[in-house]
Amino acid sequence: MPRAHLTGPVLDVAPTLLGAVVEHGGVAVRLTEVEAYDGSNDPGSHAYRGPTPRTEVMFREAGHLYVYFTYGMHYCANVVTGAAGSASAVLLRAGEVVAGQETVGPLRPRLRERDWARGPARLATTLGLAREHNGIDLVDPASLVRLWLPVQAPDPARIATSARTGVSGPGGDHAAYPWRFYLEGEPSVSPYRPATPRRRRTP
DNA sequence: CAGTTGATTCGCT
DNA sequence: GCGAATCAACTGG
Repeated sequence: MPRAHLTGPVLDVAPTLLGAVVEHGGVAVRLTEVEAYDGSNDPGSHAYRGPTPRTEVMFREAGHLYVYFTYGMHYCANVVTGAAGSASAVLLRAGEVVAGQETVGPLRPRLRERDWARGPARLATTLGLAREHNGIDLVDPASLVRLWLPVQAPDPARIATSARTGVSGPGGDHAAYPWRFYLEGEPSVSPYRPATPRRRRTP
């Protein structure tokens, strides 16, 4: 995918990633659900409060992979978009495995195939993405992880939007913008869940 | 420096 | 439907 394709406003770029394919280690996932994060203006974004060692990658030019670790056990993957310094990114929320099924299947004995990349942490695990892939340039042909334009662009009428999933606070489901994009009718799209603040452990 | 929480998933009820 | 798992980043004192 050309870098220029990823360099516009994140709300414009995000829906164009639907149908795009991410590949690593012979496993490929066709994206069916993404979520936009607009670094500088977006309270829901990790980059909202400026660059830190963790979010430094988000401030690079479009086309870099931002992988973060959360809940003590999961990785989630984003594609950096926009101009360098804008810190916009698109969270890869779900997709359909289109290559490497023989690799993924044995690692996912309890899941149906449509669930292999259903949810951001599952998607990252299925693609074998972790800490060491943070900062990879998806546009560089020499990179281990690559991003391709859709083989066939999805029907625009099938692109649906909603509030973001699982984001709490002012960037959450009462945010003004529908920042989640998905392909209507795809079985791999993750079920929508509003943000649920966890209760503290009882002492 | 200690306390809290999270762009989640899984297993059990 | 609900709670546990599990730790790095961020927050505030």
